[in-house]
Amino acid sequence: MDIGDRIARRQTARRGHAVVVDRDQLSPVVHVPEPVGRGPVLEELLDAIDAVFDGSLPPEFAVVGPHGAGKSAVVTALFDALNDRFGRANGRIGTTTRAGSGGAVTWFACIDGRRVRSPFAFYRALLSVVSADPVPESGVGTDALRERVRRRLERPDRRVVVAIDHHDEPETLAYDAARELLEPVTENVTMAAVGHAVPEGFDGPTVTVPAYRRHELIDVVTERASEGLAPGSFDHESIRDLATWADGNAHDALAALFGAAVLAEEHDADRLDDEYLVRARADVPAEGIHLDRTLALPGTRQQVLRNLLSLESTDRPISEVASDVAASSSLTAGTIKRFLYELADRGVVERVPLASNGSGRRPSTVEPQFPAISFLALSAKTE
DNA sequence: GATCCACGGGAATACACGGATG
DNA sequence: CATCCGTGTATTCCCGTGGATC
Repeated sequence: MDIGDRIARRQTARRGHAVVVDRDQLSPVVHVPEPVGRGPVLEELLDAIDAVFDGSLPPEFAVVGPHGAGKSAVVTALFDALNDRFGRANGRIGTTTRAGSGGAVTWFACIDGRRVRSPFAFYRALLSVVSADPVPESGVGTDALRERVRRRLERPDRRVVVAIDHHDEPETLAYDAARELLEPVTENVTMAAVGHAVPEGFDGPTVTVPAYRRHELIDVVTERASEGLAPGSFDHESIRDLATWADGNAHDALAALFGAAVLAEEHDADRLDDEYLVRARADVPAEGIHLDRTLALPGTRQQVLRNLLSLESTDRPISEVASDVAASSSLTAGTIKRFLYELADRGVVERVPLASNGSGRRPSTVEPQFPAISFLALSAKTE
């Protein structure tokens, strides 16, 4: 962010009495380029890819850690920085490399398994990293796309490190599936697995990203709050409480902070009062899923979730809930019912059994398993 | 015209319960 | 008493269709 941006932010903040000056800084789904407090992990990752500095490919490796520990944040930040240095992505001449004097290139692609679920999408994501040309969205066959990637990586001095992020979540691109997709494309490739656990049978080097310790998480949240909120609109005691409550989970802490900011904004408040923090905290389910998983869903599913959240009471059978949602939607009740079952299957909502209503199989209802306030604020924007 | 992918309807299957049957 | 059966409901699964893109 340059000085002009900073000044503009303050100006905006002073015009109304806006609490939020930069939403992206607060958003739990936006990674910052310089992750706070993950120095040791960065060093370990640099060790894992050390061979790159000698101009060769590092061995396959894995990154594991609990929910909200910042795995994705640190890997994407590192890969972005490495790409600037070793990959001439998008035709830009990167800063000179120590090893790459002969024109050798190493690209670093971090594939988001939540958003890349088909072979077509996989090759598309990969191509957008290793090629400057525009990548087609459809209308071209998967075979053609794979061939383009293959030709691009044909030369022995072109290498690529491909990280599969979220490879072990429900409905995401599995690690083995990604390996099979890469096989016909190139041999100059190193894969890396980023997830909660190492893939089945994996025995390579593994970097563990531990949950944030309390003071580290305080730093993370304070940093975000300072960048994203108006000066003097929050107190540090609240931030410390928030970090303690989140118990090392940065996602939960940031989701609550963001939710509180959204509430304060809605009420035209000029401070992040405790009232908002308490409500926002209650809005983050204890064993919930990452907000980004809901935002990676197709538009219609997000629409259904938004409508679902606007219903007064949800402790009714799924079929009734589906009819209500259908009333304010262009989709039919049958389709919405199916969506709700799908979402329950992925853990986005949870099925809760209801009392039997006479004869037949017992009905169940659904409860959201994600931070609703943050979801509504972020999902609406993308439509 | 070819291609991918999301949509949407509905068929097929699973389950819960009460009552009939051996 | 244990098991089977019928009925009504919940849940899962499949596949043709059409929009968007090249």
